[in-house]
Amino acid sequence: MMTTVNEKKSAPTIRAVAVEAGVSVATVSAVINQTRFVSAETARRVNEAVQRSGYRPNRLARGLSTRQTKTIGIVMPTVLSPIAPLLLKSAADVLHEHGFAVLFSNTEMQVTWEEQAIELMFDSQVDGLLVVPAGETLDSLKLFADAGKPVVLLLHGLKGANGCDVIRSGNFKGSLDAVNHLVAQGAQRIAVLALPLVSESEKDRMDGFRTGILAGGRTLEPELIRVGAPSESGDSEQHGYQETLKLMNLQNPPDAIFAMNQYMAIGALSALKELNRRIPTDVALVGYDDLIWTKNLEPPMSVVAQQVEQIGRMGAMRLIGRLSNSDSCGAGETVTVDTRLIIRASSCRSQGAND
Amino acid sequence: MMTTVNEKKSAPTIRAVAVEAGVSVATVSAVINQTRFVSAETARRVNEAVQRSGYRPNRLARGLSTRQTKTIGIVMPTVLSPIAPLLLKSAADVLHEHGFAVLFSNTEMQVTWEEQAIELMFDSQVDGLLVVPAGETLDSLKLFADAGKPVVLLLHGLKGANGCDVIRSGNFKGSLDAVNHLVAQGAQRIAVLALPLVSESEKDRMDGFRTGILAGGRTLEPELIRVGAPSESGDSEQHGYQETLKLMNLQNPPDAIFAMNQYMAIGALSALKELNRRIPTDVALVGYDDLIWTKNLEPPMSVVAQQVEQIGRMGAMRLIGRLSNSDSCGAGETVTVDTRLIIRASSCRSQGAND
DNA sequence: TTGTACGCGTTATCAT
DNA sequence: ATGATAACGCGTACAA
Repeated sequence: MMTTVNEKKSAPTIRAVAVEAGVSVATVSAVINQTRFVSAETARRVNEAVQRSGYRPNRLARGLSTRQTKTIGIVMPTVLSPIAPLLLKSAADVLHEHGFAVLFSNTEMQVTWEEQAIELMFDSQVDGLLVVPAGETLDSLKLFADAGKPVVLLLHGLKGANGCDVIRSGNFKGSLDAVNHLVAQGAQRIAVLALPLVSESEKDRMDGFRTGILAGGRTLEPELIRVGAPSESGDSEQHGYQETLKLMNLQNPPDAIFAMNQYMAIGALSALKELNRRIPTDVALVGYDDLIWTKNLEPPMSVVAQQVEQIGRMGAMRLIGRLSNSDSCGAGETVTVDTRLIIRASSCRSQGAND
Repeated sequence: MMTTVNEKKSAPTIRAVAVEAGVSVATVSAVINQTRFVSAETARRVNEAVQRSGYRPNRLARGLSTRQTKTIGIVMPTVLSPIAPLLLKSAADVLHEHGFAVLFSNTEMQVTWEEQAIELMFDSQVDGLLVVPAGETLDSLKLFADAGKPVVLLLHGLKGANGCDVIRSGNFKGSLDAVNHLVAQGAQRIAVLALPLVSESEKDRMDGFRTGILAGGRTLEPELIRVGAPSESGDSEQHGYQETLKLMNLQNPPDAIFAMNQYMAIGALSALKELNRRIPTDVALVGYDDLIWTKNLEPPMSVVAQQVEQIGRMGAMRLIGRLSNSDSCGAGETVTVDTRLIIRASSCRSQGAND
């Protein structure tokens, strides 16, 4: 191999390739991007020069010139939640398959950071944005709206972000299904454990619960509805544990518990074990989100499973669609992806269960 | 507010700001980047123009000009592993705090994708790279070496990537600690469950196990060493389950099991429960990686905990250090972050445990 | 079929 | 203290 010795610095540019191949930069560009016809012989010479010099197009320069970077931003409040990694993976996979790079930002629930992260991505000229909103509003999205760049919201909607598409989870129906199932199993007093109802998702879940209770002919009893006080943002599992203890020590304890997130579920499990209450004999249990350990519990736990993977994929595809068809005109649509109720032994009065 | 109406398109450029402020672009740039002295009055006019027009510097253009993008790439084989999210978060947090954007790629174990992802990041002109290698070798890193751009490897080293820093976990000592602990608890026959020893980490863990066994005056018995055959890449938990069943049905079953990863641990737990073996009375158990559910088991499980967060932080800081001091000269250093042995009830012969 | 020259938005090097 | 203007690397009308 007689590779030209590139001692230490400066990558070859398109101009260098053009010189080496004895053609103009336009021709090299044409060969690389298949943007116009080039004679076979010329193309061969160009490709050879590209190989020899190890030339790689500079995406910055290309982006500056074409005004599109083939890069999209993904912003989420925390990658440590049980569903975030799968959401990130599924969206990123689709984007990579379509040749997009992914600019990522974990905003760790800090609203200020969230705004800054989005501004950073705007400044980086991303073609579009995938956001899991942490709050109710997001001013920096206006930058994208003004620039006519598409934004897809995942999981939650946002106040006054009308241009955006939203891919959300059917949380209302998810809770409803869970309650219906418990009712069908003969549960009379169904309790619910929740974190503070700050996000749309959590409110939806609670609404679904309420609706299900009434539809099932049960009554909404305040003592069975345990919502974490917004102040105690400490250990969520601890909260679930404490509340479960209180629940089971009621004069008239529940015969079923619906834990609206993984932390409540873990806390409830600890408390029930400590109290020697059997599941589902003494109390039935349904959790939220199908995590790796739920099916390995004794007994395996029934859960409302969000279709996280599908949500991530759909979000990415939607964004790509907006980008290619350039149909960023139509106002944003909202797509709801249904949850799946996975029934296991923890909620079945009679015998075993599926799965 | 008398904001100039920007109907639909084209963000304001530095030139527009210069015109609006009645100065040259050089002055605007100087004000924005604090790169040279500007009179208070002029600075005021410029800042005002920036505000009014909503000007935001284009990072692409800036990067093209300065030859550094304040962007670094993070590449990992899968974000779905138990430790990946924390690794990503801790590294990304440090980088964001220092004003870097993060280009992310999940390569899903596909070696081809891994190479492509790294090339993509190179083409995007990232200033440096943080990589969790999936295999033994990675050709595309040569691009960074040639360009004099720093690369930091996380968790595993790499054949022939001598220029890179490596932040690795003390897997050898981690296993050793676990075995020593089991020996101290009086375990006589210590079994080990492992996936195929493909990565450096897994080999180190096994070496640590062997060393600990011999140092503890026990003997290495082949029937107690269960390594998953590379072929059966199916359900890892299932493998741990099966092997545990076989182990406990030996004529002379083990009185302690060291599960070298979460899958083996879950499988072992299922099998032991099914066989009605009590932990730790009948058999002591130590797992690997401190996941959210390990301490909520009954009994809580002892584990060798990798300091994942610290590894991520150190990797990011190392990269930033190389970048600022431009001391990319010295050959790569390897830093080993010790694991912590978290002792819980699952491995304690006598009474309870800490934590 | 291919080449020339300008624009993309910044920074940096000269002048002044 | 500030202003022109040449890079930076690429795409692309327009010309040939």
